[in-house]
Amino acid sequence: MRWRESEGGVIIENWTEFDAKLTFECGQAFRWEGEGDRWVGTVQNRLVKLERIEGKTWFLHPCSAGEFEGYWRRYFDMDMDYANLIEQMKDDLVTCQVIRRMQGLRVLRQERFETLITFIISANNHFNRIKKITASLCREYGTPIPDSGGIVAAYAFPTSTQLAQASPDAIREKCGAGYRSAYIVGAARMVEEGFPLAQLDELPYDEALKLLQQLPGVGVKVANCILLFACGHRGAFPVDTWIKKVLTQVYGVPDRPKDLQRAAARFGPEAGYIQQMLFCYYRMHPEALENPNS
DNA sequence: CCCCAGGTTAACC
DNA sequence: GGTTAACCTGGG
Repeated sequence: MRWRESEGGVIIENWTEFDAKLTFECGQAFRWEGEGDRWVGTVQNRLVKLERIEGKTWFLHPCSAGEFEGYWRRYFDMDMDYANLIEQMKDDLVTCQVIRRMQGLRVLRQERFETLITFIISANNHFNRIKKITASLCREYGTPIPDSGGIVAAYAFPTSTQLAQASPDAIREKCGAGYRSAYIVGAARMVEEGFPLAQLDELPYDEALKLLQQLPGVGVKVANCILLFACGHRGAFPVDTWIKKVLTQVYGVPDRPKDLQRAAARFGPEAGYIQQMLFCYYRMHPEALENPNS
């Protein structure tokens, strides 16, 4: 991968291991829209576009060289060696097959507060409705983003201050977040009162996991999602309904919470990345659950 | 009408 | 300490 500044943006060349659709629609992010070669994301108080120029060359804009080095490089997880995942799992052919088929799926490093709230919303919910609730939450409580010449009105993700001041009933009515509304406000208030979101990256995994579960609406699964998608804990291993199916039906893991969580060990120090690929692959191809060797 | 969706919680044993 | 319903809401 090489990059250079150009006309208000950054051209990324030879970006191997990047598939926009897999990355933006695998269920880790809820604020990217688009298809094929043109995507628009609302990230960090601004609207950015990511467009494929050709092959493995992409144009990210608006974006300065400083912003690329200081933010986007990390956001897109560009320093991760994805090819090494296959090397690590070389003794497990079934897993290697899935990793190969999910080539280009990148684990994004997103904003901590946004990830906290969107994954509280994700509980017992569908991807499309999570997106819908998130969009209305931004529209109702987020700060408008001035979009130079665009037609779509965009909003920044609400800050903890903005959500802490909201009433759960209003969120329920305006955003359709249901019983999660009270969790959203409760978690935002704890962040306002000093919950150390920013320290989660540096804390040992076990401590960070325990700490996060003090927030309302955050259980083991959601806590692992936050650690994996926002805090750089690559071993964080969210166990959801799909991974449960995969582990029990494909890998023969006993259907008990402890056994399912411990199964992370078989996927190495970057188990979270492999979890995300398994999740995405089997959700796209549920029939493969019946024939693990196909 | 019932069931499920990238779960969490409170109440039980 | 593990197990069991209830839970907003929209779609199949």
